Amino acid sequence: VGSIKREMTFTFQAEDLKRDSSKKASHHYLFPLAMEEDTKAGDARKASWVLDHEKENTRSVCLLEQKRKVVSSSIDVPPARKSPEELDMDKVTAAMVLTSLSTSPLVRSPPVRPHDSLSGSWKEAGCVPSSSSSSGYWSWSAPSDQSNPSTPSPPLSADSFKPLRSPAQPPPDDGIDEADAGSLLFDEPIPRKRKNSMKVMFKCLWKNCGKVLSTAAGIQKHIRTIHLGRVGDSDYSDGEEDFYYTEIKLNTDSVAEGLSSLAPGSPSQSLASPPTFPIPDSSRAETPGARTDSKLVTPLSRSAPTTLYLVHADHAYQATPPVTIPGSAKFTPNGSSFSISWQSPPVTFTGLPVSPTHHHPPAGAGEQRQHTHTVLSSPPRGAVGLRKPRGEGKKCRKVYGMENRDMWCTACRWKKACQRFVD
DNA sequence: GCTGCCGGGTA
DNA sequence: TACCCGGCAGC
Ligand SMILES: [Zn+2]
Repeated sequence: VGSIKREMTFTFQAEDLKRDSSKKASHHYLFPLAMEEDTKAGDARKASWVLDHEKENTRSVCLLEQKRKVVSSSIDVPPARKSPEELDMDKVTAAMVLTSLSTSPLVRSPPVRPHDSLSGSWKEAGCVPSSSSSSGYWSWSAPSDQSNPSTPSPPLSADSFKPLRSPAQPPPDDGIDEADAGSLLFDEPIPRKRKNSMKVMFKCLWKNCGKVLSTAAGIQKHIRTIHLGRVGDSDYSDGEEDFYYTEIKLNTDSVAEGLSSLAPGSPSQSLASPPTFPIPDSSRAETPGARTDSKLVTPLSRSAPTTLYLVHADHAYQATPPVTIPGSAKFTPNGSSFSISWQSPPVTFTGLPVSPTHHHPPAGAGEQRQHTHTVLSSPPRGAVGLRKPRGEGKKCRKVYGMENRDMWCTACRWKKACQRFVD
């Protein structure tokens, strides 16, 4: 926090932003690779940082991306000029806006760009999780962790489901607009592959300084003002300061760990979410949530599913075409058969109004019944008192009557659980 | 007694 | 696998 504060001080005490950021941005990252190699070879202090080759590559690409982003953002800079006072206010406003936005998933939305380049900092928000935005960043990037770690894009967007479709092709249209998807795909292939436990800081390489800031802009400003003595023109960057700082990676596993430990265990995440992702949990059994589930409720998850499948097999005829699923078609994230499956389990399972999370405690009678059934297999009807409480609605028999028996659903005709009028 | 449907039987 | 039905239990 301290470093951020300081950095923001540096950023916003700057005399002016009259020199537009496009100029600064345009040659701000002219030598990312050169600087990289330079600092790597030259500075012995760097040995203290754990930097393997791969990370270095990632970093370079990341820097390149920053550059590209900044350059592109400079194109969007509105041409309007303002008085210095207005600009000062703008800076403050921009700071607040950016601070708030940097914690939201929409941080990459286009309208932010001009301010982004205007303030000169936070531009790495899309590429590097800055410490100040960590909470927001982690919080919404965690759900998409199953499919791809550290996707810096909204959680439920197409990105999360991309692995489900053919990986070679970009999704045609998944609800986010085409251009955005394209820019996502094109702009950030590397960061999404990176482990999201890495946080990038920028360390001043000036002799006896070693100051560490969380943003490139901050460290540049630091170098410019402190070491290069460019006080009056603090915002102007000729790229020289690039040679005096380096990027370091900190492992913020603690954050990710906390989240990951929270995610599988918390009922709201892994247990209550099945309505949204019923299939991925069972089909993609390697998701951490599912695995933890099976680990936590071993007796149930080991027994119940088998029973479920037995029941299901027994009632396989219930999957007749004219099934009407009341009010379910809402959650078909990418057109797969999600909606059907989350209605079906309660039906084939017990016929109870059981919530789709079949190991949720309130699932009561049916659940227990399944349980006792499998555990005490010898007494066929051991727990008689635990019979399920009979469905509420009228079924085919009552609706059509005995005389219209041919209009019943097959299940009803066979005296099985009705599948047309599901409770 | 009607109804829903589980468990089990038959072809 | 498709179909049927005895019988239990909720209403
Ligand atoms: Zn029916």
